[in-house]
Amino acid sequence: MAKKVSIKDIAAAAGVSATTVSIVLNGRAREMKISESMALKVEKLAEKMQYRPNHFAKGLRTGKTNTIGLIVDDISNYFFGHLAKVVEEEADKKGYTVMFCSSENNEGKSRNILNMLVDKHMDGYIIAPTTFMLPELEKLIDEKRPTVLIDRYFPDLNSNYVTVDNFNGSLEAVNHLASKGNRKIALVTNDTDQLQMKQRIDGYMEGLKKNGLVFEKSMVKKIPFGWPEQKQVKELAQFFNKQKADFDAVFFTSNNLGVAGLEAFSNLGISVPEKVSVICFDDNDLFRLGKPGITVMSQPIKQMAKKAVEVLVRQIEQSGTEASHIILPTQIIERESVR
Amino acid sequence: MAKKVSIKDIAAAAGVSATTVSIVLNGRAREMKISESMALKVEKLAEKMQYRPNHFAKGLRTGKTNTIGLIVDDISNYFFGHLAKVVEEEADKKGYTVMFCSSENNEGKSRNILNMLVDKHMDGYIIAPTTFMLPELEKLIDEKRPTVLIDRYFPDLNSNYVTVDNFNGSLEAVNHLASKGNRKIALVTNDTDQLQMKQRIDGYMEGLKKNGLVFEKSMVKKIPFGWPEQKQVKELAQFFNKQKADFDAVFFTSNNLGVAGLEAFSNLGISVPEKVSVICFDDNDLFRLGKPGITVMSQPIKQMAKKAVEVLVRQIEQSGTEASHIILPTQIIERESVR
DNA sequence: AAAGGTTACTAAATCGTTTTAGTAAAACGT
DNA sequence: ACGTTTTACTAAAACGATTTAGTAACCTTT
Repeated sequence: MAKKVSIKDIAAAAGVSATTVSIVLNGRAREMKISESMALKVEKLAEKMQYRPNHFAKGLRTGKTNTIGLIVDDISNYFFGHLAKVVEEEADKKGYTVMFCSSENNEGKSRNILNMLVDKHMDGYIIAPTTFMLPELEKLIDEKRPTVLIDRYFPDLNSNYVTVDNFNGSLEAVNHLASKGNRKIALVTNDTDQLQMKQRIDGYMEGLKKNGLVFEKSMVKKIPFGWPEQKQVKELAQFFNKQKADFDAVFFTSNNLGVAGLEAFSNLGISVPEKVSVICFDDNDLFRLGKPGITVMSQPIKQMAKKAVEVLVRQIEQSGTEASHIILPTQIIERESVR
Repeated sequence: MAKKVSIKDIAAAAGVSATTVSIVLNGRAREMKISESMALKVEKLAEKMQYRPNHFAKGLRTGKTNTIGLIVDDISNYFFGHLAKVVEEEADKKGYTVMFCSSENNEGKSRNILNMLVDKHMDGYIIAPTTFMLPELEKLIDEKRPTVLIDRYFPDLNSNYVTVDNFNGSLEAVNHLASKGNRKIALVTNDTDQLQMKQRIDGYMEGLKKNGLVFEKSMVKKIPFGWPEQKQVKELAQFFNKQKADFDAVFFTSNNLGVAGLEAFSNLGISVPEKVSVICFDDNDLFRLGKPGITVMSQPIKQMAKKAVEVLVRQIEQSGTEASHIILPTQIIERESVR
């Protein structure tokens, strides 16, 4: 195995010092008064000898890795998968690679992951935070490491974030349901402290109020995060069964919940939209292409990811900018599930 | 910002040399005859001072990163997203993090990606290779870097790989269609040189033959890789329209193709399974939960990912093992799309 | 009590960069 | 013609770990 060529090898070949080579290869030849001819010679040689800088040595000196860490709940989820894709694309355009981890909404893993990424010296972090992460996150911000939260955030934490307007999105979803004459609107959400879910619930409540509907606790079902899909389906089937005929619409606050809900309806022989109207926060292939198409409050995933990378890279490359709080609008996509 | 504590700081605090600290923290105290009391003292101090080894320094000396690189076509794709999830889970269990890149089946990106990952010194690679990658891949294998190909491979390349039995899977899919009385079976596949697609096509041909059906070129539609979904839908709608009434079943060789095909059917008002029977290689949420449920030849995604990580880690940790060629069986899941 | 072995450590080299602090030689100003 | 700048470079330190090659001090053995 032909061993790797180092800066010293090039220096030797060019008959100069390592310093000169380093300067030239970092594009600082002009600035450092290296003669044009020498710069050219070194560049040619580096090319010819297939020089590739050693990432560790470089990192050890400079602390830079050109890598950003991405933490999401679950990469196989439609929302996060699509988010990750765009994050990677955008990061790539700007010369960064991305390392990803799934937190699985699990306490132990949440806390480890961040430390692991910090140990590996990411230049910056894009994080869909779990509540467990708060202490680590505070440390991160405190140490001024470039960070952007995505999908949700902590109001008390002075960090960058990009989310959607969850409150108004939910409010509009309920408005839509109500405008079609649905009076008994059930809510299926996750049992979590995460802000985005709270905001969606608040939007639902406000929506009821605005439309003169009364809130009933029995119309709300909270499913713990991270349950296997089939367990969710069972739980929901039970809930729907008990509430039989006592609700005419369901608002799901996330796309997995919606998927599980549809499966429950299907199992129970409850047809959408004849028996129940359905609206869901967050889109996916099943909602778009399934029969019937599910009306959704969609999130601008691409834009979120782009913004997140943009904000992050800005912070990495010119540290000391003010925290950006970006809240994007959601958009209703009407299909056939609301009657 | 409290600067990071290094091995030297601990050495100073413990009144010993850096060497001793390094030995202890690498768990070689016994082996290196460090006294029990000293080992304990150092460990306690490291804990108290919150020592975290510097990844660069460690890497510079040892070459290890505890990171594996994962290259897939597109992380937002159902198959690859789920694969990535399990890869990350399994890798995490064994103490590795994963860095992922999407090749986007694009020549330029394919070739860059691998070099970038190599530059960042991944300990190993799990790759769903594009044909463009062959030269880089050859170099990788040549340099004995731990590598596992996944989903597809190159017969002439002596590498580890884990795939499914694409040929027999397709053959069975066609058998299934034929057994239900379908005689005119169209094929929709990708226009690519990738082995797994070739094998699926071969399986289709063999299936026709075994069932006494004749192959007609006009029954095959090849869609170039990487087309945006809507373009695929249009192209397929055109194809189906031209072939109207001249086929009674369609076999899709991948899940995106199937999704696009269903959308095309829906646009054309062709109902499944009344007008056409459909079977698809590879499962997803839409097929499982949509109406009608789509009969699929499913791949054991979880198992593939687990095996890949297992083989890779084995190769990383005890190099010099023989190349593993793992071919897993597919399984038909009958739903409602075949009549 | 001399030779040899074991125990419990350490100094210094090393990995491949970047950066700091130079230094000869050439060019310039007066 | 002498001092000052500028040009075009270089030697050596530093980043933070691991590893090689020691070395005193103590313990055995004969």
